[in-house]
This record gives sequence, structure tokens and C-alpha cells, in this order.
Amino acid sequence: MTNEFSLHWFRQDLRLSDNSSLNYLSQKHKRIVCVFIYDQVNCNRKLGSASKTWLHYSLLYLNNKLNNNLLIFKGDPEFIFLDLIKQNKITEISWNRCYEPWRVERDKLLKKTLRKHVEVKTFNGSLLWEPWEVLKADSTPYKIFTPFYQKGCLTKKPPRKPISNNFSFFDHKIKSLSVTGLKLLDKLGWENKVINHWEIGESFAEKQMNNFLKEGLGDYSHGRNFPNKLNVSRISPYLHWGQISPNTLWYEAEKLQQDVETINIDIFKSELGWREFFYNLMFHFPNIQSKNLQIKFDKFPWESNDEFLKSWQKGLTGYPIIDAGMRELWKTGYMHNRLRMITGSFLVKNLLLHWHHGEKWFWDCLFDADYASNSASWQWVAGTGTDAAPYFRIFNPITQGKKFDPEGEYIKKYVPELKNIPHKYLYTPWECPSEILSEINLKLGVDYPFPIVDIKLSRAKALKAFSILKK
DNA sequence: CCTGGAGTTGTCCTA
DNA sequence: TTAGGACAACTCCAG
Repeated sequence: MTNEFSLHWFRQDLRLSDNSSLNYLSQKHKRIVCVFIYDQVNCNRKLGSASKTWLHYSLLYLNNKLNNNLLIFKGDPEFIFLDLIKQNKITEISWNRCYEPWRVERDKLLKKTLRKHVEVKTFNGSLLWEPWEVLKADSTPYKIFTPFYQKGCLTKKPPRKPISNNFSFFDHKIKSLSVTGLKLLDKLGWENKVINHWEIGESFAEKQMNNFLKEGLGDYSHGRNFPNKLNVSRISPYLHWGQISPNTLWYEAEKLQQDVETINIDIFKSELGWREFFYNLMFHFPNIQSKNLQIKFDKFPWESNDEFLKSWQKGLTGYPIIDAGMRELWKTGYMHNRLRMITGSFLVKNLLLHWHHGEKWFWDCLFDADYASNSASWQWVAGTGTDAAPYFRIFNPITQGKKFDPEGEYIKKYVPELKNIPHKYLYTPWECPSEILSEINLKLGVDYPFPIVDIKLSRAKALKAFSILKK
């Protein structure tokens, strides 16, 4: 009996504080062993490049916190757990729930199998409200954000308060892979440079949160729209991997009620509410990543144009604000929310390319790539979602640039070839007179591209395409 | 069942 | 210069 222990399975809850499963085990058992399994079995969307890199460094950090006691495996969790049970005296296994459709299926079966051998418990470690708890009076899921959040969430019991406790980890002698053994960084490509923009691990999530609460929240409702301001939280990658819990963010923001105007706190909380909404949609509509939620869009005449797609991905569309956004993504593995809308609208409504292309590119490049949020947001941008934007909402990249980057600082930061162009032409470089262009030594079509589509024409074309969906 | 109000993030034109 | 209405029609939601 001396070697008996319980097992916590780390998944997207890579933190020690406010961790429901760990907290449960620590109150019940003296000895806890933690395991991480790199599992892509039956997964319909394997981790993107950015995600794998984030995961690599997250595991290094976590293993270090656990005094190198994190068990690391690769493969099918069922076989791995059954083998562990066979070789050791394991009393109980627990984990925090995930909600991706393939995992929900897998975990259901796994639980059944493991329960033949050990006790198994699962917890909510990543959502403020469970998706099956937020339903309309008729027991069907909400499709519109506002009633979902206002009525479905806010009138329910408030989210669980964060918990903290101390526990020590059992110094086991079980053999497993090392983090590098997972070969998450096998390619040695783009990601390894981009990751330098971030500090990864639980304590850095907390640092990021505190910095945001101090510097960003105060003017959140207004400042969050301006990509050059520091008002957005930039906490999404940490939140995705569970390096911080939404509960902690929710209540830490609420604590500032004396110092910050209520509207800023409420809007920040509602952004967490959007995340809940996306998970709710994913849970109830498991095809959200592949199928248009509005099936009438199945017959929408999307175009096919690899050149356009490449120009968009590389930030070479000829529209400065679009290119700045796409290059921010490429350079930092992150994109400001405002830019996600502008670049998304451009791909779908000006280039008329299928939202799947955008969804895939973001999935591969974003450190915060999240199955629910990414899919649902792309459907929102495309207007194919349940909570569809009106068909006529087509962002104008010139207007949006002037409105949300009025000094052009954001554009110049990521599109430095335009740094000497007179401000008057910063948003429309193709209108810049040739004398000025030669004066500043900028060759349009060489140093910076001409627009790949005409805004007015492409807008009209999109409106026409949308009109076939009528009736 | 019926009814009425509303739907994160916009743009363009007109008076 | 600027503020306000038009821009499809539909579906969702709550009473």
C-alpha cells in the first residue's frame, strides 16, 4: 500500500491554482501524480503550429513546477491509463472537462472503461457555466448572445469562486517521455521566433492579468477597439490552455468595482460571456467547425483564388490596415480583436473566399487558437452563424483604418514600408501622387502592392452574391 | 399559438 | 460638416 497514489490528468488546465480536479484530489489523497498525454487519436483538427509551440513551453514550465514529476506520454489515453493501472496502485483518476466534440465522445467511453478498475471523477475547470445548464425555458440551446448571456447566464447562480490550496506531489519513479520527446518543436520553423513575444506559464498568466487590470481595464469599453492601445487583455492564449481560469478573471475584475467604471468591468465580463457562448454553441452544434450553422449558406457562391488567399495570409493585399493585421498575426502569433474582424470581413466579403480558409489559417498561427472561439467567430464574420451579422455589414478597410488607427501607428508598426508616406495617403497609398512616391522612394507594386481588389466593386459583388440567398 | 421587439463590433447617402 | 435613416428579410426569444 505504500506506493498507492491518485492521478490527475492535465489537459487544458495547465495550472495549479483554482484547479477543481487537483483540489478535489488533494483533499482526499496524500499522494498525487500528474500526467499529460499528447493525444491526437480521432482528433478531427490536430494542433496547429502555434499551439504545439505554446504547449511545448507550457509543459516545460509545468514539469519544472512539479519538480520534474510530470508524467508525459503520447498516444491513446485508454491504453496509457490501463497500463498505468496495471503497473501501479492507483486509487483514483480525475480530470477537468474539455468540450471539443471528439473529446466529449472519447472521455465518455474512457470514463466507462476506467471505472471498471478505479474511481473516476471529472470537474468543470474551464467554464463559468456548463453548456448543458444554460438552456432556454423550452430546454433548447440559445442561439443569440444577448439573451444567452443576460438571461441564460447572469440570472443563474454566479460562477464558482476561485479556490486555492497547497499540495505536494508524490515523487514517483515511473518512467515516461520528456517534454522534448513529444517533438512538438520538431520543425524548427517560424514558431520558434514568434514565441519570443511571449512568456509562457501559469505565473506569466497572472502577471498578464494583473497588468491588464491595472493598465487596460480602466478604459476597456472604449480603448479595446484601438489596436495600438493597451486596453485589451491579451490573456487568450493563457485562458485557452487553462494557465488561468475564467473564474479568476471574472472575480479579479469584479474586485475593482471601486476603482473602475462599471461599464468597463461589465464589458470585460461579457467578453468572457462570449467565450461561454462559443463553447455552448460548440457543445450543442458539434459540426460548428465544418458546417455552416445557417444551411442556406451551403449554396453561397464562394470563389476559389489561391493568389488572393496567399496575399491575404502574407499581408500583401494593398490595404494597409489589413496587411498590418495579418502581419501582426505572422509576427506575434496574436491579432488584436478589431483586426480579426476587419481582416476576416475582407477575406470573406471582399475576396469572397470561404471562411474555412480563414479558420484554418488562424488555427495554425494563433497562440490562442481555440476550436470553439475560432470556429464560431469565423461563422459570425461570414454571417453563416446563428447570431448572424446582417448581410450588409461589410467592413471598409479604409474607413476602419482611419477610425481605429487614427494616427496610423499600428499600420506603421507592422507595415514599415509605409512609414514615410504622408498621413493623407497612409490608408490609400495607391492615391499618392507619383512625385511624392519618388520623393520618399516608395515604388508601388514593388515595395508595397497595389490593392488586389477594388473595395467598391468587391463590395457590390458581395452584396449581389448575398442576394441569391434571399427567400 | 400569436405578437412584437431585437439582433456586439457597419457603411453610405442624403438632407 | 454631420446626424439620421435606409439597407432584406428572417429568426430568435420572451411574454
